[in-house]
Amino acid sequence: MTTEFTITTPPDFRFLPTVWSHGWCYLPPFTCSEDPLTVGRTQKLNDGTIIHFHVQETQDTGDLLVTNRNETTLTNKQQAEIAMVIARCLNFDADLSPFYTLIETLPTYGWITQVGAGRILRSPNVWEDLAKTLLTTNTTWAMTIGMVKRLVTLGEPAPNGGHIFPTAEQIAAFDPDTLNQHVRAGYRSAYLHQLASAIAAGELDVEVWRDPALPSNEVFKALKRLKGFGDYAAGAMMRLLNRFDQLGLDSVCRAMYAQRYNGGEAASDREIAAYYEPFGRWRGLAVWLDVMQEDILSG
DNA sequence: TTCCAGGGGTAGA
DNA sequence: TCTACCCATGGA
Repeated sequence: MTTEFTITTPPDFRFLPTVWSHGWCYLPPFTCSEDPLTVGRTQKLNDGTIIHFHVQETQDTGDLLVTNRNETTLTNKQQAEIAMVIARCLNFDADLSPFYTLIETLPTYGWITQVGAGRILRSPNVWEDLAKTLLTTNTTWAMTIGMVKRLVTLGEPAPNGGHIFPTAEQIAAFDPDTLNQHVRAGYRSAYLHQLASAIAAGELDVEVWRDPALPSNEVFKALKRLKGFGDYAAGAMMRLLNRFDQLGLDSVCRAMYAQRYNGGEAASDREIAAYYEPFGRWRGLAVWLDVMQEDILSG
């Protein structure tokens, strides 16, 4: 049995650049396929139902079509909850208008406004984004995918295969060595276990970091206090929290800057920071869109 | 064996 | 706050 329903998107929302804003769509419990571009996700609803839904853009209106194949038809309440999850993942709430106004004065960045880039795909909860970000540190993207896939097998299974993302409580319940045997995250496993334990014990409230009323410098400091989160990982997490005043430089950013802005020569982080200074509190978004430009435009 | 990846931690200045 | 140095894993 198939349930279909549509979601109205914000006027400045664009599906493709949001889905391809970074590699998150390739990390389970997200799924991603092309022609037509479709993002899926395995998710547990508040009533305990575990489903896998798909989202794609409607041709005419730019709204989103949500599809779920299940044994029973989704109730209105379930559909409303899924719509909220999608709105959160696709970052409907982001207000990018000040950023778009800023880059109007910068000719080479006109593509961003033209395609409506700037929203970044994220997980429904901060814990999942933290865990995934930790697994991007000091490793290749291919290995990140492998680690996340193995981590997700520890989550509750879905009826049609796949798993939901494991809760912090589930991860905390492992002893660190056993966790590492499953995830094969090496030294990161201890950091992951420590993070999960702090959240599960109620010592750490990471969801509050989404609150715009909380100053970004305080959020960044809190992120940096987490084991395994240095300037890169904390800065990358800031982007996922719609906070862009940190650059979050990694080897991909540095390679992009060298190739595009420095004649192929490596530049110091200080030089890179100086280049992005005119973007002010949007600098973290500017550097990341520079990295993703080709992927987004070729999509 | 060596190097590297979407680096991080720590000591010392 | 900044730098130098050492640390970790797994794959090529």
